[in-house]
Amino acid sequence: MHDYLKELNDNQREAASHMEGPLMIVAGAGSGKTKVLTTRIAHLLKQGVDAFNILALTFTNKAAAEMKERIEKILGNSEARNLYIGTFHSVFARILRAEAHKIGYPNSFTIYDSDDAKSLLKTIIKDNNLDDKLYKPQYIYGRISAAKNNLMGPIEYLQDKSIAQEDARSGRPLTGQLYAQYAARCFKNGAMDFDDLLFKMYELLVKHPDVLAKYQHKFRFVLIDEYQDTNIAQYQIIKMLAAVHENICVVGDDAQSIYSFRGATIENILKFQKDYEGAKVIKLEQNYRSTQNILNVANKVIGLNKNQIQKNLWTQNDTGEKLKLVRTLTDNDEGRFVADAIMEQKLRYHYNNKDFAILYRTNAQSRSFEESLRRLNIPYRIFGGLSFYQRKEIKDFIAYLRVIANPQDEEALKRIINYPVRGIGKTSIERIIIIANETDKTFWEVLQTPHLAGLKGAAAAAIDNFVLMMKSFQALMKTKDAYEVAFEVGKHTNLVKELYNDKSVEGLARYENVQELLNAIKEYTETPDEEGELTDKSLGTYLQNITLLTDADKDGDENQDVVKLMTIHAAKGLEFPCVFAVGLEENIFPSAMSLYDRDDLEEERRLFYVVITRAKHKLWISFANSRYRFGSLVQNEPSRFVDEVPPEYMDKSFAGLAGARTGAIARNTSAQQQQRSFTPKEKTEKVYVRPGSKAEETTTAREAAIQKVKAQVNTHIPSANFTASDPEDMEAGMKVEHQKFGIGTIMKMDGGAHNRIATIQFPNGGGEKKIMLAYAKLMIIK
DNA sequence: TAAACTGAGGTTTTT
DNA sequence: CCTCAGTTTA
Repeated sequence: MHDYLKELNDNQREAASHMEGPLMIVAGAGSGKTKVLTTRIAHLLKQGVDAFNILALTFTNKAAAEMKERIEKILGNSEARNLYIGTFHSVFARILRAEAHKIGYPNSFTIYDSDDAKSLLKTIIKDNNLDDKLYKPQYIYGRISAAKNNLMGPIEYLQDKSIAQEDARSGRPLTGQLYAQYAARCFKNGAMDFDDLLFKMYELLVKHPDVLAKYQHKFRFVLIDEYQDTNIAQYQIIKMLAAVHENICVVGDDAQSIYSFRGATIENILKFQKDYEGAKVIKLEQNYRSTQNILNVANKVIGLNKNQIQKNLWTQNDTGEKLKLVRTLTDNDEGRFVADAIMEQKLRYHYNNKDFAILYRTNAQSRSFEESLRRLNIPYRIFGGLSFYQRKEIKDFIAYLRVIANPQDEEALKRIINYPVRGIGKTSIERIIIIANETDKTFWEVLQTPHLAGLKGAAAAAIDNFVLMMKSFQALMKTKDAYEVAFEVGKHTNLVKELYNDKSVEGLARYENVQELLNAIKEYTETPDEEGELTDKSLGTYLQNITLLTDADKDGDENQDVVKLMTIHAAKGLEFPCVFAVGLEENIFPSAMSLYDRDDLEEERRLFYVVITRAKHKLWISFANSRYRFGSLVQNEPSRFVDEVPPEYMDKSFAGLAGARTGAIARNTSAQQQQRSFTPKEKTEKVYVRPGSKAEETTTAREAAIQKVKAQVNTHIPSANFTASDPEDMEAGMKVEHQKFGIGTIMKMDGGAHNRIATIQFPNGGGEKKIMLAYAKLMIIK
């Protein structure tokens, strides 16, 4: 093995070879931060530190996986698998799982994602007869989340005068009550939300000194990545864990702090030296990533912020090209420009698709780029947005698994108790809820004895059957792994069958997704675990893992040759040869929410700094005069950040006034005509990959096919001479036209004289449909 | 009971 | 513009 320390510059080497004592590394963008961190861990291992005694916390699973991989590469062995390395949330979830009973939770507690949390809040708000227009679940969730991130439980929240005032002033004086009920309900359900993973971890360590001592001694060395993005809860936990050995190493860059909306506070990095007296501070200021032009712009921009640690980021790289400023008329033109530019760059400079990233402020901006890339057959992939696990059919299936692992989970239970329909109706469920509340039992407990809830006959029998089935799954879980349980669930609940029988386009996609889920579970159970402890493949562990997975973490196949689309937040820590920073307009970037507060605005500027420093060679900055928002055209001024780029580093030849013959604008009309006549190409092998669909070719091709069909559904235009025919005349075998579904063939007829139902196969309109002839208008085609 | 219709509301950013 | 929840509808 070569000498890994030789590859570092002086400062990097000093940081990487530091052994005992607190250390803060202030690492500018592109200064080799990850390299230092991984080298340091490798070095510690080389020096004889046991991997089991090292804790490394990151913000994304991806970052954790990458670090692990790089450490293994340096070491040339697989010792890295024993490191405790992962996101704050996943590492704490693991510890909480092991210690759950100490704080009254089942060890297979459920993790609620924000959708789960919000829907629970919604029911609580309704239970309290409050107006959910005022008490918006989203808003309440935000308040609760902020409280937890500041380590404030319901009791403290209710006692806090200034918070009470705030809530009163906003017209929501009962927020604290809702928080208390929400917390109680989560506890009863055996569930923790994302913030609880931090909050409960803190509680665990505070209330159980023995547990604290155990982990303090276990983790002799603690390393924290992206320290500028830690919040109060994370800060306190780290502080406690590192208190004995004080071998704490934090890496961060105040200029890249962009998560204050999640409770992150830049204070943590600023006060590190006060927290740990005699802490060593090393600055990494040489940038290895970007050209001089890009870096100059970045430095100038960030220099406009008031709050910051002084740094002087420099590089030995080439001067490089100037930034290109692009102005277009509309958001669609912006999309077209970018796709064209990518095409041109590929042809002229032999770039690959994967060398390009399109980075935007909000997820909703992706649409125009998707369309334009698709039109040019440029493969792309969107990171973020709706994840696979947020799809309805997946949530349904997972709800079964959740109930099996944790029958206390009332939310999941309510979701599946009558899906697929099994004759447990609304009234029965309401009864059970009332009894559960009265007797202070869980929903599941009441289900055991339906007759005590006043249910009898068919309803009680249906419940008995359901309970029996779920119990058999639970028994299965004791001996079988996650996949085997899931397989049985799919088989016995008719879930899969139901979707299989649904031959509509959407049904087909849903069926595919569930198959995909089963495959994923199988893959999970078959992959050898990397963690040191808790290496079980049980359902409980599986469920906790997937809830913490983000879309960006999946398919970490870096080498997929696709253009990448994501938010700037999601791009942090990544780099790309060519970057398009798009949508540089007031109200978008900076966001409309941040225009009236200095700190918020500075955070937006840091975000601008982040996007600039993602680029290695080339950077485009674009904005549109007007764009569609909620269906109507809105005009935005160019972003103030555009003016902050020094003109000498910027090429404005694409930013001519409207009407100038810049590429994008001149092409405007003809491109629109193309759009109208555009039909998807037949051979869509590996063209574009939508998020969550899993990047498999088959799925992709299928999605393309589905979209094609969908397009036809939406575009079917009724014949000019369309007149509804008399249902009496219709019989099986006839061809008929439907105004929306197009032409189809009647497969069979059912129903009585006045209630005739035709089963019709629409080849282009979404497969088989049952249509009641008394209501639908159909025309017989001769 | 399920499909079809209606209106409202939604866009920061993420574990 | 699009999605979702809630309501209508025969």
